Order: sequence, then C-alpha cells, then structure tokens
Amino acid sequence: MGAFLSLRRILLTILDELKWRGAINQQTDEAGLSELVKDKSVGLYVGIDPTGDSMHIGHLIPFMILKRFQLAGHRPYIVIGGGTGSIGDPSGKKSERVLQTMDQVHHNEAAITAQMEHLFGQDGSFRIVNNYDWLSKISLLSFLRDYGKLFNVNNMLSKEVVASRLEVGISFTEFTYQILQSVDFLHLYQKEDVQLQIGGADQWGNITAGIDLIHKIEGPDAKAFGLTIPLMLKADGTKFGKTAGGAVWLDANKTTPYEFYQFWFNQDDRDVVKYLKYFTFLSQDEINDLAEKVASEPEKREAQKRLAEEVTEFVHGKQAVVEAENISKALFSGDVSALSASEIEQGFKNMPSVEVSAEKRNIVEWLVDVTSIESSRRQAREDISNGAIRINGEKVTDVEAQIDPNAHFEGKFVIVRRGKKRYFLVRVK
RNA sequence: GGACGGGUAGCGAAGUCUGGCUAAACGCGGCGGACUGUAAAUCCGCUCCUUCGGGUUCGGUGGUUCGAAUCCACUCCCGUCCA
Repeated sequence: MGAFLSLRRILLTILDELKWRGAINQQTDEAGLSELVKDKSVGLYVGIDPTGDSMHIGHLIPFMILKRFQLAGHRPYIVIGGGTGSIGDPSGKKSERVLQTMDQVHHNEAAITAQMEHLFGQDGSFRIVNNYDWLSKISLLSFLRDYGKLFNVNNMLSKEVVASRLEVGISFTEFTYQILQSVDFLHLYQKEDVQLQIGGADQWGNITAGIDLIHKIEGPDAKAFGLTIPLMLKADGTKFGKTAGGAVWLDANKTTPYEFYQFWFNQDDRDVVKYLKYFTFLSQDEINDLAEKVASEPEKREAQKRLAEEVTEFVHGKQAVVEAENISKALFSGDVSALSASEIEQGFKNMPSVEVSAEKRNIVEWLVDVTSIESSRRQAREDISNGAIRINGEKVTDVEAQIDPNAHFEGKFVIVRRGKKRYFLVRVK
C-alpha cells in the first residue's frame, strides 16, 4: 500500500517536475496530459534522425526528459530516424539539405543506435525502434491514398518551418517530411500505445501534424499529446553546446571524457543551475542547495564540479570521472609527473602533438626546428625568457638549456606547456 | 571597351600630394604575463625573419634617384558607374 502511494505520488508530479526544471516550452492540452499521466503508465517517444554518426550534447536534452518519464514509471520509446533521416527535416534549416546517401544513413543509424543502447538501453526499460522499418514499407500509392489525402497543403504551408522556407525554396521531398513524422506517431500510437511525443522547440509543427493525423484516423477523442522543450541558450546569448573545437560529442573518440568533463566544469555561474536541472537526476533539494552555493561562494564552483561529475558519469561511466579529475588536477596544477601513460594519451588526445627522435637538442632549436611548437626563434626566446615554457612541468628560462627527450615518462613523452594552459604532447620515437 | 576609386603586416586602416626622421601610426585579433574561481572584467609586454652584424617587405615587373610604400611606365587583380 505504501509503495503504491509513493508510486502514485511520483506519477502525479512528473509534469510539475519538468515545469520546475524549466523543461517545458509548449504542450498540447495541458490538463488532458496531466490527467493521462496520473492514471496510467504512458507510452511516449522522442525521435532522432541519424544525420551524423554520433550524438552531441544538444541531442541529449529530450532524451533526458524521456529518462525522467521512465523513472516516473512510464514507457519511453526512442525512434531512430532511418527513414525520416533519408529525407531530411527542414526544421531549423535555412536552406535545402544535401541528401545523405543511403549508405551514410544506415551507417549513422547503426552508430546512433549503438550509442542509444549504451546510454539508455541497458536495463531494458527503453524501447529503441527504427522508423525505416515501417516507413520503407509504404508504397507510393498507399502513401498518397492513406496519408496524403488527410493532409491539407494550405495547412502544411502555414507551418512555420515551411513558411520560412518559401522565400528561398523548399523541395517536395523536405516538404513531405512532416507527413512522415506524423506517420511515425500514428504507427506508434496504433502499435505500441504511444500517446505522447516530445521534441525540441522546432519540432512543434511536426508533432502537432502527427496529432492531427491521429485524430483524423482514430477519431477526435483519441488521446495524443505533444510537448516541446525550450531552445537552450547560454546566458551570453550564444548557442549552447559549442566550444572552440566544435560540438561536444557523446562519442569518446570524438570528445574525450576529459574534454567532456571540462566542458561542464567550465560553465558560467549564470547557466550552471539550469544545466543541473536539465542534465542531472539530482533532486530538487540537492539542486537548490547547489544553487545557493553558486550565490554564496561561487569561487568554489561546487555546482560546476557536481554537474561535470554527474553528466560525465551518466555518459562515460564512473571510471571516466576519476580519470578526468586526475587529468584535470595534473594539467591545471602544472604537475603532470604523476600522470599514467593512459591518462596522458587521453588528456592530450586532442591537443597538438608531434613525434620526434630522441636526440638531445638546444631548447630553442628543439621548440622551433624539431617540434614546431614555436614559429620562430625570436618567439621561442621571448617565451622562454618570459617564463612561459615548461618542460614536463618544470619551468625553463635558460635559452641555452638542453632538452633530453628521454628524461621522463619512460622516454615516451615530453610534455611541453606554453603559458598557463596551452599544452603540447611530444611523442618520442 | 570607357570613366573613376582601390590593392600596405592575420584582419581593418593611416602613410602616397610635400621621396630619406618608416619594419611602416592606430584599432582589432593572436600570444605571453599580473590579478583571479581553469570565470568575467581590467592592467602590462610581445606580435616579418635573424647566427642580433643584419636581412627581406607595402599586388607584380621595370625605371628615375645617393635613397622609393611614396615619383614614372607597363601589367595583374578588386569595387563602383557608363557602354
């Protein structure tokens, strides 16, 4: 009885929880949805088109919401858009996309599916499906007769995504996209009892198109709902999730766990609480507590640290957090001597590196001629005498110094640091 | 094809009339340093190469001159207007 009551209490609060987390942008029939969610375990889905071979953190947002629904006792579905991805969603695009080859689409969908299974699929509580399985089976004639007839072109043209493209042009293919996504929703509604679709703010048009289709086929009382998540912006107005090096990927080969950790750790005080709400499963109490600390002792950056730990653990696992913290400690204290070879490999994965022979050289010649770390002797001398150069953590200020590549790290690496945080990895042959 | 305007360091932009004092002002960016919270802001230094003697630069080539980014000729690009 007690368990039943607490379960019921959680079910009651999922939408309130999302509201508190600032995760709701628009929803259809708010009252109807909260009624639905309170009575039963609801099927719901988020789609992702395989436009690349890895997700980045921007993709993660709607799936975190799915996860919250799952934790509240609902039935989440992830739809990999093998079918829709071969067409191209015009949402959020100012001009026509170049079609991916089907090989590319299949390659990407395999990669994304594996990533999804890794992140969400381990305990079997998520269902991962591919819309290629049903969309590819629809013939042209049945598409036109069964679905096309139910879409009013005037209505489709008025959708923001399409309307904004009329000036520059939009192909029939992309124009059709909203029908395909609607068919997805209908399919899942009919076959899997899925009643709610969630997506980014730019998906509103596609989601409501699906709901309209369900109403036309299943009758106006069919219970289908949509919910979108606000577009995430940073406090300085720039786009979330981009760094100087590009997107922050979930694939450890594209963005190392260390870089991933650092990305979160470096968030602005003004944004960190928002991200804790979106990207972690910490309770309201814990987050409120951290928010207070941001205000009272921002220099400790406890909130950023916690955010980095939580998200890195979710995506890459506990061990990755330990390593990322080790690497961070070494790199930012300057004491790199304690790093293990594998930590060096990871920490320096996306830092400039060169391979050189082991002979001893004068430091200026070594920095310029051997490693190309410095662009000219003049510059090298200037940096050395300014105290900007550290070799294996040790400051070198003598222009006449000799470099012995075999001196540390079993003769495998030389770590050069220029300035406060610019590192170069020199591999010794 | 014709008439103007313009091409200067990573970018923007002075200097050209009145040749030398100009490796070339200034701003931005970049790189160091101080401060700091691996933040923001601010401040300071550096920013063609160099064996530190010097060397090579102002779209290109050739010329005038003791001396040219600056004057002359030709030439190649770019912008605007006219055909």
